[in-house]
Amino acid sequence: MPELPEVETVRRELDPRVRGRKVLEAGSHPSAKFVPAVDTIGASLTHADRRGKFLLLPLDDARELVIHLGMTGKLSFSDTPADPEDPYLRAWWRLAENHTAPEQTLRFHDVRRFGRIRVVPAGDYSSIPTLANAGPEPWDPVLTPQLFHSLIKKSKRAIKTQLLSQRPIAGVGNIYADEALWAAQINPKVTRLGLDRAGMLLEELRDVLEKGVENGGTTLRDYRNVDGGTGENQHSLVAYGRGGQPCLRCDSTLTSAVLDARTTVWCPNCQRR
DNA sequence: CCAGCAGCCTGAAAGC
DNA sequence: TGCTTTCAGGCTGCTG
Repeated sequence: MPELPEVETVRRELDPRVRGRKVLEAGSHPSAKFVPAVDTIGASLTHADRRGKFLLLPLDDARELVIHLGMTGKLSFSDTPADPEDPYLRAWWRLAENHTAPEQTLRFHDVRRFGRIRVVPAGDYSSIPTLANAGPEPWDPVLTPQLFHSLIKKSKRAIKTQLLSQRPIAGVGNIYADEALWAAQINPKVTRLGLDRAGMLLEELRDVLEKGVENGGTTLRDYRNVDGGTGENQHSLVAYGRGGQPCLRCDSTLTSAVLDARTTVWCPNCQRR
């Protein structure tokens, strides 16, 4: 489940490898989720950017290629053309050579087809609601504890639900939400947070996301970087996936329950309501 | 405008 | 052993 650290890892690898490369040819799976990939033919990629969990690849014609990896999306490069026999290949772009690489194919694999590809006018995300409504990036200096607190106050939903909505902050998914709530000792079902506790949560969110990026992302099963390698952050998880195991802070048994159709793990003792 | 929820997807793991 | 069910979950789009 690629979240900000995984998508950022991919972006960093992608950036030098897409700069200035023209799309010579492109193809896609027939699903409307992937067909827009071919709209890039003839345009050149300028660089790789990211907003929350969305990869943004600006084109040189005032448009942007937007890629969401969904649950199982993977991007990779190969020197050979796309293999039509590959059952999980959802889109591909034949890229012209640039000063660092020969002509290559950028491939988008996505077993479960939760991913999505769009081409939009540069900066116009009105057709992608989650992106259009996304809150600030975690390290955006405008994201003060006061702003974070006021964004949370706009909704009466559980804090975990709010984090997953992308509205108070962009890029947080199920893994890093549970990790940050554990670290901040905040119960995921809490619906109101004071300024101090909101500030603590923001600090822990930044911390777990930063460590996730440093570790090259979390690979539980599917996530791979552009070179096909795994991340290492799965070895640092203290809450996610540890339901029934002892809390590393107080030794109580971690609770696992479904909240908003997602498995949520927290400590019933040190993350009290 | 927001909350709530079905639906999208398929392989792996668990259950029978 | 082999078939069936459950599980993983980010986002969209519909309904109230």
